[in-house]
Amino acid sequence: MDNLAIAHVLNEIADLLEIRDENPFRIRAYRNAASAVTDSGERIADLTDPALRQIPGIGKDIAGRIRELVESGQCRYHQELLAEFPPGVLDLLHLQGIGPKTVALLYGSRRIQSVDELEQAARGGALRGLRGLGPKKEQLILKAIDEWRRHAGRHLTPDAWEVATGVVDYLRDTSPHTTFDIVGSLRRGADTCGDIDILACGAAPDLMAHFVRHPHVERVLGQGDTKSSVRLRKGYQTDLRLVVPESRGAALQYFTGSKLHNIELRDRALRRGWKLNEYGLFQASDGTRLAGDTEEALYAALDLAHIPPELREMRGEIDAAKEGTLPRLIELSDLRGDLHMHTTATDGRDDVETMARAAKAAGLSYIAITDHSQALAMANGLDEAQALAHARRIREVAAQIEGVTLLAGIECDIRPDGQLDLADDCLAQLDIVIASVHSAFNQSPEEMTNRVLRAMECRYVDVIGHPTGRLLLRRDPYAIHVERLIAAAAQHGVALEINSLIERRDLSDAHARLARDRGVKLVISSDAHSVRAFGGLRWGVMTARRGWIEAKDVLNTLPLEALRRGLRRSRKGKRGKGVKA
DNA sequence: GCCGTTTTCGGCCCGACTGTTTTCAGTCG
Ligand SMILES: Nc1nc2c(ncn2[C@H]2C[C@H](O)[C@@H](COP(=O)(O)OP(=O)(O)OP(=O)(O)O)O2)c(=O)[nH]1
Ligand SMILES: [Mg+2]
Ligand SMILES: [Mg+2]
Ligand SMILES: [Zn+2]
Repeated sequence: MDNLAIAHVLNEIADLLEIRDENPFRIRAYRNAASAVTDSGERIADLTDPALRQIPGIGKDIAGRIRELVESGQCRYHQELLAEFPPGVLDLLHLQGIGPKTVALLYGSRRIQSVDELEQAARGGALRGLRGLGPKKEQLILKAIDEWRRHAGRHLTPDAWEVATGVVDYLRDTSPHTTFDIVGSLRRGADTCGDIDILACGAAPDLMAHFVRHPHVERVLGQGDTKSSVRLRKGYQTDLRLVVPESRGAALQYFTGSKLHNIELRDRALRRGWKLNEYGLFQASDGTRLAGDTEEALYAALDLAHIPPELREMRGEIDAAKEGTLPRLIELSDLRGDLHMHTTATDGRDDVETMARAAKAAGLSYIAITDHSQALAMANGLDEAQALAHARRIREVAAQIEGVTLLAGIECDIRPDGQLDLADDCLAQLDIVIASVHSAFNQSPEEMTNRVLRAMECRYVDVIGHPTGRLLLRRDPYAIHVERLIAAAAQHGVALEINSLIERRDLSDAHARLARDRGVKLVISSDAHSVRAFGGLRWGVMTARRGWIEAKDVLNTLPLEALRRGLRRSRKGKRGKGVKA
């Protein structure tokens, strides 16, 4: 059972307890535990009971539930709750404006236990007479059902960024003296986001009216003087918050989140006799204002170093800020090269020279051209002879271009049995080899893990590409045991890739952090298939930052010669010396 | 249900907007 499956059960327990109107703090405890499980790079199912209880938010009871879940596939507590409420009622919670109280009422008084039944009831007037459900609410329910059917779920963060900047541009037009910031999970650089959050600071009396008239608005969810929400087309909910400039720091902090990070900061303020909200930090006794103009001052007032947004996930950042041990996070400008890209030789759109010039223009001083190998027939993958011919071509182009060095590489498929798709003597003649899985995704954890470990035995494999194969919002990672992969990578000196493609971001932030902690070097790559794609490195860097990664953890921050020395093929170790001719 | 430079018991973040509430509960951020 993987972490997400465990977290799912814990979240369902929380939802069911909430419908049953249980103690809100117990409910929160289950949600916190679910969040801790989701965020763990380690496989929770493999942890011993004491190790489990080490995780903040997991105590005696929940550790027991998790163990039961892992050992038997289910847990009685969860089953008992499900016996009380049919699983369909949980869907109702996802409707905008429907919460646990309403669900309890709907099920308790009308036995409504699915979205379809709710729709029928609302249409047929069967909700009339229920306390708190008037005609307006009835209409809202029908709208929410329609929207849920059309667009449920989250968005890739980079896609939402585009929409968000469009909205900000629109708002700026009429409020030139107001500052706008994109906040929430977007500012934290999360893989996916549930909505778009925008903070406005200034005196802008017409702002909200203007906001709800944005041409893409499908429905106004709420409109007040300081806060409004709309649904834009394609399911982009957008929240806008307005505060006076003096509160910008506190409002940025609040609206950037995460929620758990906010609660921790507010609790910290409380323990010191203060109160923290989106307007500032205040003395609890007399309301004296202590901070709030800037985020820096706010964190400082709480005796904390300023915490970069990407770290505000309650993954240890508060302690680190307290102790002054926050990492110096990698930045995009730290990257000197890009070690994964494709050209017209396989499935890329631009040729080697065009890619090289674009890379140079993007400020990179070296790149590796890594087209596909033969197994990827769909992408025109190269066999040994073609790969070597392509390498010669790359070196010819390299000789003609100044200011950027080209490495001749390959993204070599790892076949289902763990054999590499190209022979060793071919791989040996290249400058860099990425090995990746592109087939047979349904293998068991044992098969998949042994497959990749076997590929890593080859001394010419320098990097494992997109190590888990996940496609965000579309495909689960294949069943690879990431911690065994990390251990093997550490042993062989193989680097693990953080693939920057927005639907991959693979390794994930949590796994990248775990890999680094266990002595593995990382590579942040664009996997570019055209010249436009170098900009995507930004998202790989975001993932790295969320994983507490510093420049020194990443090979392609090194100057070229140091990078070459850092690649597995030239590292000295028990697997032998470099193999340069 | 979790947790502890204030605690092993007694706390647990704080505020905006909506609808039908006759004074505020529910939902959401
Ligand atoms: N103090 C406090 N702040 C909250 C709460 N809920 C949300 N916030 C703050 C922190 C969030 O990052 C921010 C935006 O809320 P969202 O619901 O949009 O969450 P966020 O953007 O983090 O994630 P998302 O990708 O939208 O699901 O508002 C809360 O219950 N308490
Ligand atoms: Mg959000
Ligand atoms: Mg939001
Ligand atoms: Zn690939």
